[in-house]
Amino acid sequence: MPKVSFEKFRRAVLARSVSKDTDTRLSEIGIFQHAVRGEEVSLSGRTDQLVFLAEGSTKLVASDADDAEQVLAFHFAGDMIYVPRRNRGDFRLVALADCRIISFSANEFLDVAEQDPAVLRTILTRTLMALQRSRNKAIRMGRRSAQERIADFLLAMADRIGNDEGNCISLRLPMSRRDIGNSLGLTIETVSRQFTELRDQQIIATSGRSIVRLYDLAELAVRAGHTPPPQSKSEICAGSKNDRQPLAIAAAESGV
Amino acid sequence: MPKVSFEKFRRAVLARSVSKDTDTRLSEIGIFQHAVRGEEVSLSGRTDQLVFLAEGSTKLVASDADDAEQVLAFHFAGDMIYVPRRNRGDFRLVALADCRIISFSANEFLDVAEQDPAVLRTILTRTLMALQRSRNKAIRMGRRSAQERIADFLLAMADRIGNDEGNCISLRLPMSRRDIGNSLGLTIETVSRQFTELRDQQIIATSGRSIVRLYDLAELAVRAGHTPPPQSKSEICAGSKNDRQPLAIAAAESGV
DNA sequence: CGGGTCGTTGAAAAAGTTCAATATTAGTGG
DNA sequence: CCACTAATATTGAACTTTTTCAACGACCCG
Repeated sequence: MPKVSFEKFRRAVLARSVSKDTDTRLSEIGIFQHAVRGEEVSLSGRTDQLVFLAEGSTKLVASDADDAEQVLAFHFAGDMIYVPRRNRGDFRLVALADCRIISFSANEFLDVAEQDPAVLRTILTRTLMALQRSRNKAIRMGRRSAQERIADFLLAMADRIGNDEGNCISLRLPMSRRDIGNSLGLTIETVSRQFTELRDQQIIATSGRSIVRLYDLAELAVRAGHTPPPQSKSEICAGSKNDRQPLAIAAAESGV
Repeated sequence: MPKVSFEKFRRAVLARSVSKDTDTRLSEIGIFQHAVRGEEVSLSGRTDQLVFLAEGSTKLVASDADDAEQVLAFHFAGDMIYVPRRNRGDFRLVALADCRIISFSANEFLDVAEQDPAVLRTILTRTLMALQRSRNKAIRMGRRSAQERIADFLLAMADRIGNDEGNCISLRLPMSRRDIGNSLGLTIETVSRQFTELRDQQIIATSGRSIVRLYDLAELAVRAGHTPPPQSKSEICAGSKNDRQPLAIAAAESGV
């Protein structure tokens, strides 16, 4: 049994728990798995699942009639992911890179957690963050223009997996242009054209398929439609630059 | 203190709790309020809030730069709504009809609930449902065509506030066309044109601004892009009509 | 180093938005 | 109870954006 995964899970989720019993029981009902890049994570579709992503990255997709799949969320190491059971719709969790995961039946997990309110509360807090993130995605998709959606997407990714390199923030995006399009409700061509446009304007740079460097976060925020209306009140200006920050930290923390 | 509201709250949220103490403490930290149609519900923006909607209906909006507001969710009596504190973005809860609500500081609420895991679990379950609903909204918005979004919206509303009238399902929509547009990322004109089209095809009928009757749910589901690809497997057909049902029930139950 | 996937670019078509005018509704006061 | 008014909804036409279809180019893996 992969101790490494559970150790990460312990630190991320059980931190507040005092009960050794909870620890033991969760390690017993958890199912430890690997998934290789591109492969669907095989989960029981019979019950709602709670999945801890110890390593790697995934996308949660809703497959629809036709061929179109909607990407609901991307996840990274340390996230907890709620995957509804089959009859609530056709949801699939797909590995974007090789993954190590621990999956639980949501009910079994909660039955254990109910004996240990601190754990229950941690899960609730993470779920609220997930809700927050899902709402932010809804905001992103509500934006009419492709430019706004892409800019906001890049900022959201910067919050989650960006590396500060001084003059820029660099990202290694594990998802394809198609995934980005399916996540944002755009076609792959439109995504590509928006990247090109941002690249031509030196706001971003790309290298290879997956590396993106963001050179002008402020300008990206403008493109994303953030930033309050140009200094409606002067005192607001000082704080406005950091408006995303609190959310950024929250977003970097957790999942479900 | 409006006992009626708290009685509803008790039935909806505290049902599983055995502790009289929890009941008392929550009634002490809860703030009972009214809000009249069109008015913003005044909440403390200093901390995350949990709001129980005892009566009426609301929209949660994210106000953006410019004038555009994105509607994140609509809520109805019995829902619990998570409203993030101010610095996580500019979220406002607005009454679509006269409302009675109980608002709590999320942290205070959870501190009490942590003593009573059954309540904590109820909140978590509702939050998971809210997440589910938010994801469904993301799916809805991912659909490219306006027709699909509108059809899916109508089905979602039917699930939540539809009255079965034998040959049709009737809805009294508390929100304006503008709200619908802001929720779906469409303009008011596009919403109107889609309604007109569905009306011309006898799939729906409208009377006044807010009454909508759905005469052909199956056809609406097709327009929404639901329904598995036409009988790929014959055995699927029997069950397919009810695919939405489980979710419908879940959706009608709860909020956050 | 070659082949297949993935990404980029172009031109035409489709869909949605915008702007502007008109119609309907619901609420108000006579 | 009706007429009036303001707000909301509908319709039309020009315009903009995105999608679609098709071809080409680049990247990565074996």
